[in-house]
Amino acid sequence: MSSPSRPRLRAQPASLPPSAGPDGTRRRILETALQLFASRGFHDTSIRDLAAVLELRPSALYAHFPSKEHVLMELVRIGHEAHHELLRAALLDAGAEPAEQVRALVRAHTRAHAEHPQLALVVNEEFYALTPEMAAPALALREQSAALLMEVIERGVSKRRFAPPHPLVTARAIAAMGVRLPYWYEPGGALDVDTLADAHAELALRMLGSATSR
Amino acid sequence: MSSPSRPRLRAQPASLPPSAGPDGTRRRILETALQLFASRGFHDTSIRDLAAVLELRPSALYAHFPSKEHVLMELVRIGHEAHHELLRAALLDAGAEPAEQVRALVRAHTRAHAEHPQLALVVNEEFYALTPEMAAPALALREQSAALLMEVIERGVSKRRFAPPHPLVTARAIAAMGVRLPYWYEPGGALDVDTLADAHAELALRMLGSATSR
DNA sequence: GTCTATATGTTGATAGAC
DNA sequence: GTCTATCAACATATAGAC
Repeated sequence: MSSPSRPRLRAQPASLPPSAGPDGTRRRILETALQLFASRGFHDTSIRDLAAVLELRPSALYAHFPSKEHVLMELVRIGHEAHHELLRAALLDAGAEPAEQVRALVRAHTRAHAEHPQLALVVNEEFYALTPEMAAPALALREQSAALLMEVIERGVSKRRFAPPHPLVTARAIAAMGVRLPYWYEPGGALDVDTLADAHAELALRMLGSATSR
Repeated sequence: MSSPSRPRLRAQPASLPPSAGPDGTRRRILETALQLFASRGFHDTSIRDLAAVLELRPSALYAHFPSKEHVLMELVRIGHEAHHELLRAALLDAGAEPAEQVRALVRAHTRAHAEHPQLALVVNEEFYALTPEMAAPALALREQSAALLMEVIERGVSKRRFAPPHPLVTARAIAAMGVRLPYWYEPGGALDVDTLADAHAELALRMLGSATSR
């Protein structure tokens, strides 16, 4: 935390999904690290910064995590698993119609990024600070999540429900809407999460040229 | 450059627009810094790393830039100015029809991100490492570029050419397609830049519910 | 599990010779 | 404009007492 740089995200309490584990010092460390990594970045946040906010000595952190990188790895793991689980659950609820499946996936993707903006930022931007070994499980989940959308799109195309200009480019464009949310969307503002999720779902179906789009 | 982390972008020659200035050591520094900042991030690239690639001693860099942060500031400036100029030029060529204006803006936005992926990454992700004072000019340009698209969209809506579900959300979704490109698009691959730019323009017009979309 | 104290390396930047 | 040499601050992480 050398320089007084611009925070990427305004200071707001960083929320972790329940799957992050029970309350206690370990969870406090993860929540505080999430806040700092999202705001300043992994490499610009020192163990000392983290300890100072937690009102602990730096050495105390090593009773909970073997290294700073392991703290990031845990956040990246939690984020990827929660996201993937939300997508899978949404798809199970969606029925067999391709348009409904896309709507469900996009709504879940958008909700995840809008409701946990810090986690989304850290997962997407600080991911690259991990060694290949530490990033591998998250990378696998990431590819599975992307494949989920791609399969739904390709099924819709083969059933003549969708006619996107380019299926892969369209899939990336759909995913990008959610991934970019933490950079501009303000959770407490005029636009509520549900309206936003609906708008994204509608935009996705329009991109796909969905026959059942309004 | 402490840890052997995953590079964000495969090592490829980092291209800088001609507006970056004449050849010489100063330009070599900028090109090399662009490469390293894009691949490892600003905070994980040391003055020593930069000097080593340039085959210079660290102190030699201070004859060209007063600090590491000034090197980043210059890259951020170059990137924002080149991007904004491309958008302005594209809009001037586009005529008065809203759909053609959107198509021109999106094509230029996409080309800029696809043809200068490292610069796009550094401008978008490492921007936050700058102090507010050093980031201010770039931030102003960024807002002007966003306003350019927003105005074209709102003009199209008032002329009843466009009917987006939510103009601001749609504008952000359109911009996001380009901003996310460096993370997946491979310039030398099967998908050429022109086809990609066309696909993005088509997706943008579909999102807007453009009457003249194919 | 937290503390004090410290080991060991790296950081951005500067002084002054050529 | 580049070099050698160096400074002061900071980094991650560990040892060992309580």
